[in-house]
Amino acid sequence: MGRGKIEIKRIENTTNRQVTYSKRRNGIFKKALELSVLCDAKVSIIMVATNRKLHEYTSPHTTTKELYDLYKKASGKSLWNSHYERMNDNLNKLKEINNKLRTEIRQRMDEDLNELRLDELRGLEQNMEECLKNIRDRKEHQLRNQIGTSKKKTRNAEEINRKLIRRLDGMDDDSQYGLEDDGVDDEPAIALTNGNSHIFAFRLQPNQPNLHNEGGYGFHNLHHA
Amino acid sequence: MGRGKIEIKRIENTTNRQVTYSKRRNGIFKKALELSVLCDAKVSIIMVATNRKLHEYTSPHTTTKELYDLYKKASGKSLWNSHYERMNDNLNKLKEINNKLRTEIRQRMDEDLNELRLDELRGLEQNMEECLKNIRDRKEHQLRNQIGTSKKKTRNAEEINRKLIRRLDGMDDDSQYGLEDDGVDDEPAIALTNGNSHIFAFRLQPNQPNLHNEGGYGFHNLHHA
DNA sequence: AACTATTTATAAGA
DNA sequence: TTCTTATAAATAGTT
Repeated sequence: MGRGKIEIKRIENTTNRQVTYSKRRNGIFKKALELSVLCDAKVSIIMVATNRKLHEYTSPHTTTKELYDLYKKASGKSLWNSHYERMNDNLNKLKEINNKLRTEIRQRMDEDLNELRLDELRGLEQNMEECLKNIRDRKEHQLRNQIGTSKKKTRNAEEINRKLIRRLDGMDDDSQYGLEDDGVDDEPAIALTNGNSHIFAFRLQPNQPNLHNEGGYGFHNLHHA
Repeated sequence: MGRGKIEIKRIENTTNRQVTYSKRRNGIFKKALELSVLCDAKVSIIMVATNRKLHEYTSPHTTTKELYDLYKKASGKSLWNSHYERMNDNLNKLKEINNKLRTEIRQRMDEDLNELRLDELRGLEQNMEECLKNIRDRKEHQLRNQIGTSKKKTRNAEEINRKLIRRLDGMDDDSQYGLEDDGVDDEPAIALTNGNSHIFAFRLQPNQPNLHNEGGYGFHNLHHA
């Protein structure tokens, strides 16, 4: 329909193709509108030309989403089951799992015990006892560890103390700190590294670059290891 | 285009409307095909007429879903994306909650205790002790209940026993069972209902239709209640 | 579902 | 792009 008949095959001339695309697109959209009005139908059209531009037509009182939802329902999921549907499924599964987990926790903490039978209660009691034992074992283990770490630190501090005192003795006769003893007892050593380490910082760094870290944050680091 | 010009408004005659729908639908689908070939474009059309029947056209080498996905991407955000985003957020939140719940459970059951600090261990221990107490309370409560129910049943059985014996005394002098006493003691009464009830079944049923069930299956029932 | 008079869409040109 | 117009195509009403 035009000045001449054309073969229905790809138009090679780009400009020509684009013009035809534009004209025929409008033609189709117009026909879609007429159809929807004449026949009381809903129509949705999506077009993408090679230039990647997307064009859309939706008949009045309708949305593209609405029609595609209808389509999904009609075409029976299977193919469509991507993204959205899968997500929804996932969501529901997670919700279900969540509820089960919550129930389980509640049974261990609250008074949802009413729902349990005697044998279930017995099993739960036993299980809880085991867990409690685990927790206590672990607590004890940690306590031991802490004591061990403490002792180690003490020894370390004592060692440093001794070295420092030796150095102070050797190079500085004007001993303003009054630390004349060997530093063998525990208490002063701990006080020195924890409480007063900043006083020695500038002196220590060249020789003991890691001391500050080890002394101040050691335990914390161990925690994040 | 036809024998006469028509106004673009709903065709009231149903048959006419359906015929026109069919003709014009084909027309649009044909034009869509031509367009897709001529202009190397992708087209997707969905139509729903009032009769709820759905019709679809998709240009060659394309799927409806593909185009709709493109549309979703292009039309970006606004209507549909918010839904998707919200879903995604929900999904992630649920996953997070799920993981926390799992961790919590694991900490109560397994050996994930390594990750906990001493104070946390202390709190957990205390909490577990409380829970354990709850469970034990509940167990005790259930045991009490069961004992109570048992006693009640026993009393009931005794009562029935007594009545039966009284009736047997009154109407049957040829007492082949040698049950002459009042049936006041517990033991014989229980033995009668539990062990020998089938002997009396045909006699009992008219007056005591539930006795067999109560006597024979009562405890079992309670278990499944 | 076919037919066909007529309307409508559009190819090519400006 | 838009308009023009000759011509192809679609289709309303009819059979």
